[in-house]
Amino acid sequence: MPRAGLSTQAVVQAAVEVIDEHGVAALTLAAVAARCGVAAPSLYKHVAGLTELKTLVGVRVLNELADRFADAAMGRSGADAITALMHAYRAYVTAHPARYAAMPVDPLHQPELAAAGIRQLEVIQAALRPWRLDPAGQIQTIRKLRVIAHGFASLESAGGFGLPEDLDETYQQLITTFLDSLPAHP
Amino acid sequence: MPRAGLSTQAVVQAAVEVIDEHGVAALTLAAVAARCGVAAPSLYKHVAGLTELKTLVGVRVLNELADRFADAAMGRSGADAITALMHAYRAYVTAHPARYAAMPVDPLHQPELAAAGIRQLEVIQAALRPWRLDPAGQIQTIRKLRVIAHGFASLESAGGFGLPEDLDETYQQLITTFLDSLPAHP
DNA sequence: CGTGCATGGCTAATGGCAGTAGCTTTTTGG
DNA sequence: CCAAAAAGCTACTGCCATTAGCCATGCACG
Repeated sequence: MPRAGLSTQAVVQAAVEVIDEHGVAALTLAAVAARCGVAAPSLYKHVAGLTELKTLVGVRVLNELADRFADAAMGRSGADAITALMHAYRAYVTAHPARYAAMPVDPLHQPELAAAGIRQLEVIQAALRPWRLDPAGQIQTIRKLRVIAHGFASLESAGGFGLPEDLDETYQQLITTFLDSLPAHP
Repeated sequence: MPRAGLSTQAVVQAAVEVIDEHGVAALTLAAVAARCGVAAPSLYKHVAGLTELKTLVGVRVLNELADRFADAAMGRSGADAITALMHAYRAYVTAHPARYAAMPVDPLHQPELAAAGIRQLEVIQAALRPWRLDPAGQIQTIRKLRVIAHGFASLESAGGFGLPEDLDETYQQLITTFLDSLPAHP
């Protein structure tokens, strides 16, 4: 019996593939084990259980999105940067709709996820810097941005819009509305 | 062995209670049966299986929300009606956070849910009537309203906002921003 | 009043899944 | 070369959904 040469990250990778192919509800240790060519109990050598695996997938997804954010914001500022962030958000979700459903919405409440959540936050904060918002205003603004990006993304990825028609236009209008709601900046 | 006197609606009611108390992930035929004081297989006399039960719960939740919408919109019009709808949406979700997670986001794609989904839609359409939007504009507008209401509600009900502080203010700003994005109306 | 039959409940059994225990083989480090 | 950690495995338990088939209930009608 040769060794499969697994690792925690390899198991997480297999889990993400299962989610991409069959949806987040199909994430099961049995399915991951099958994909890894291993018996289910063997996974416990790399992962504490299904709960931990889900957390690790959450971390992975949060970080992937943070990477996209960082890419999108790079070399831009002001409204341009915000627009790029919003489009990066949507692009990630449309590229991996099922994966998005595995992203925890409350990362700051779980220590294992907090770091990845904060990475996203920092990119957004940086993009908002030109507006010189006071701390309370910054919180409000980030919340509103999240509401719009997450609201649109979760509806789109779940097929919540009746017709796919003109969705680009809808999203663009939302971004514009959000930007218009910000105070003028230098 | 006396009869429990169940019915499909009684089973759905028990399912909703299980969700309210233990979250949507705890919705299991075993839990519903226990709450009904019945063995699990007996539920199949009233419900085709777990999948159908979930659908029926979805219908129930969609209709409850549509009722709240109708109440809120009654006797109001224009921006006042929209504001009332948005607050009714949030009030329902904060009153029953777990139940909201059981509400399907794509009701129009499943025949069993479509009627309940359309009820909601019609109330929103009526509230938007004063703006005399063309059909395309109406679709865009309803989408944006949904994005904001659902985005906020799903984040709030899932604990997605770091601090509960000033959430009323955040939501009010979103409503105002949305209303400002509409063309002036008579 | 009885009786028959649809209804609503039950127990038993199957198959899928997570998770645990304990064994065997591989790999690695000294 | 050998010992021990690491990475597999099989066997087992317990929970859940679902199916099959049995039995009591209670209503509808003679």
